[in-house]
Parts: sequence; C-alpha cells; structure tokens
Amino acid sequence: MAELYIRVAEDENEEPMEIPSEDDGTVLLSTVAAQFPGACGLRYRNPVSQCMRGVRLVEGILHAPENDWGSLVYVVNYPKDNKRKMDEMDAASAVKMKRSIEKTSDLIILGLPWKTSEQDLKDYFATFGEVIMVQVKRDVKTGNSKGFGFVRFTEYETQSKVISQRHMIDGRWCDCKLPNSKVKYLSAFTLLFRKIFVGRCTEDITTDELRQFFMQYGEVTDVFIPKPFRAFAFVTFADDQVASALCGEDLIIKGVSVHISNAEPKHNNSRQMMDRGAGAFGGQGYGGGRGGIGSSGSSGVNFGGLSLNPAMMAAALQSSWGMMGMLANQQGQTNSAGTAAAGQTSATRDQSQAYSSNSTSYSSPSSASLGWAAGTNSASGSGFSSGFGTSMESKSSGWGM
DNA sequence: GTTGAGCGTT
Repeated sequence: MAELYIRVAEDENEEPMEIPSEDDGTVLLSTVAAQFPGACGLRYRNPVSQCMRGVRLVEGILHAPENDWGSLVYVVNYPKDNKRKMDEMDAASAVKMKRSIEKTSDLIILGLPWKTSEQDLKDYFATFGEVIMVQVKRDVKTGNSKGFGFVRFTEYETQSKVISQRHMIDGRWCDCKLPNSKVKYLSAFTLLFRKIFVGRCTEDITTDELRQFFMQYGEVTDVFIPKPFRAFAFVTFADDQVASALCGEDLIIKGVSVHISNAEPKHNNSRQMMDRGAGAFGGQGYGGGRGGIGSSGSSGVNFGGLSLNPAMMAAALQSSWGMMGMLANQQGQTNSAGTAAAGQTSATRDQSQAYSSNSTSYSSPSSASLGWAAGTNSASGSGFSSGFGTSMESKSSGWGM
C-alpha cells in the first residue's frame, strides 16, 4: 500500500493534522505521539452507529479499521491521568498548570551528525516553537563538531514536546534531554520514581521498540539500554504515577516476558555519602537485598501517612538506601497509618494500582502529596527542589540518576 | 547474564 496520511485531531471539533502511515498501511503510535505527546491511542466516530470506536493497537502499531483509514477524523486518546478536563480544576490539572509556567532550560542534543551547523539546528527546532538559543559544541583547535549541542526554547510547552520524542536531524536520530548539569537541580525522587527497570530483556529488543511499547501507558521521556547487552533496560516516563503503576508487572514485549520493577538509584559515589550520612537512621537499612522500594507493592514506596520532616529527608538523601531504613523505622512507629511496609520483600501483588486512581490516598513522591513541601513551595519546581533547594543541589550526587 | 551514562572553555 502506498504511503498515505490519516487525519488526526485532539478533539472532534478541532482542526485535524495529517499524520503519515507506514508502507503496510498501519500507523505507528510513535508517529502520532510525535505530534500529540502523551498520546496512547486513537478513536473515531463510526459513521453508521455514530458511536466512538477504538482503533486496534498492537505493540505500538495502529491498525486501520476495515483495512482502510478512509477520510475519517481520528481523535487522540490520552492516558486517563493525562486527559484534558478544561472545566475542572482537579489536582492533575493543577500540576499541569504548574508545569506549564515552569522556566525553560537549555537542552542537550546528543548524536548530532558532524556536519550539522547551528543554523541547521535552529531551522529544525523552530518547527516546534520559538528558539532562543542553539549551540554546536566544537573542538577548540580543529573547530570540528563534538557531535552534541544545546538548544533553548521560549515556551516550556515546546521544551516538553521536544524532550518527549526523538529527532531526525540531518539523517541521524538524536536524543534531546535535560543536561546533567540541570538534572541535578531536580528532585532525585522525581527522577527515581519516573523510571522503571525492565528486566529479562532479550538482545533483539531495541530502544525504539521499548519506547513504542511503553508509550501506551504514558509519555516516555527516556529509554536506556546498556551496551554491551546485559538483559535489562531503563524506561523513564513523564509521570511518576505511570511508572509506579507498572512496577511489579510482567509484560510481554515482542513475545518476551519482561519484568518491571523500580529503578534503583545509581551508585556513583554513594560510598562516601553513606559513610557521612545515614548512620543516624539505623545504618543503611538495605536489609533484604533486592527488594526495598518496589517490593512493597505495585505502587512503590508508600509515603502516605508518614510525616517526614526536612531534616530527616536531608539525612536520608545522603544515602541511596538510607531512606528505606528510615521509612521502615517510621513504619514501626506509625503502624496505625495503614501504610504498606517499606522494608518487606513480599512478592505479593494483589492489585495493579492503575494510574486511574484519583483518590486522595494515592501515595506518590509528588510534591503535592508531601505535606511539608507544599507550604514552602513558593517558587518554581517541585517541593523537593524548592523546599530543599540547597541540600539537593549540593548532595544530589548520592542519588545520581 | 535482572540496576545506567558521549554533558557545556559562560
């Protein structure tokens, strides 16, 4: 089948955008998500029944109804917690609102062709939104490109969109992400809980396929497969609730059963951190080997009901796993709160704790659910980075994500 | 074979 375009819109009443199909007549979800970040599927109004129908989606590939897309307008589906509700100001939209007024930051572009110039970058990224800075990093002596560069946008919305997808620039796929120099100012918790560990991967599963697959659950911001092959991968979502909802699941990707669990913090220089820090909270609190965070259930660590004051938090942050021991201690004292035990290594998982939950009891590391962060959170950023500014900035390396 | 890494002469 020849390449064709299908018409896609955010809403039935909005102007549709034409999206290219593949040679076999299917449409990749990633193609849709490139224009509608966060999209997880398509639906359309059946002209006969006048009912909305879902488009078949198998492993990131959208299949035409009746083998023909026709001239219908297809409407983008978003994960439940992403769904736009213009008339309601619920907690989710409050968070979105906060994000939208967040400051932009330089973004690093990795994988640039040697020949790509700053003008090339500007031309390319201007298609997403107003560009206020581009750089190609070059060898001082030779003037040759080092294969990476930076870009900055006016609008935070543009930045989010650019981060959420890969970019074909001068014939190469490039990644665009927050540079490490900026990431360390973000909450280590935010990064940690947005990332999942994908175990039992086979060598034939590519980063693109992982991105395609996990896109159905929510917006994917990063995929990492260690090389050489080590049978695991990391996937980072834009939303920590999506990540934690998947923890504990066994998912089938290309016929392979992979296991999802929480990503552990990286152990950069945590040795010194542990030596200096966590002792006060009962040692490293590591206890049962692998287990810790994710094993208490599919939702990850349960902060709900625990009151962690800033001093304790700062101390816990000095060690990768000191906090787990700390939480376990807390748990012992506050058992009546009805929260899950952080230290247990039980393999039981009774529910999938989907991100559809809108109850107030949902526990996540989001600043919104941490009472002590809310009050001090006058500026931008998460509760952690604002309420804890100085301690995070100087000590975040212990939780190098 | 189940826990990671191309990062900026400001």
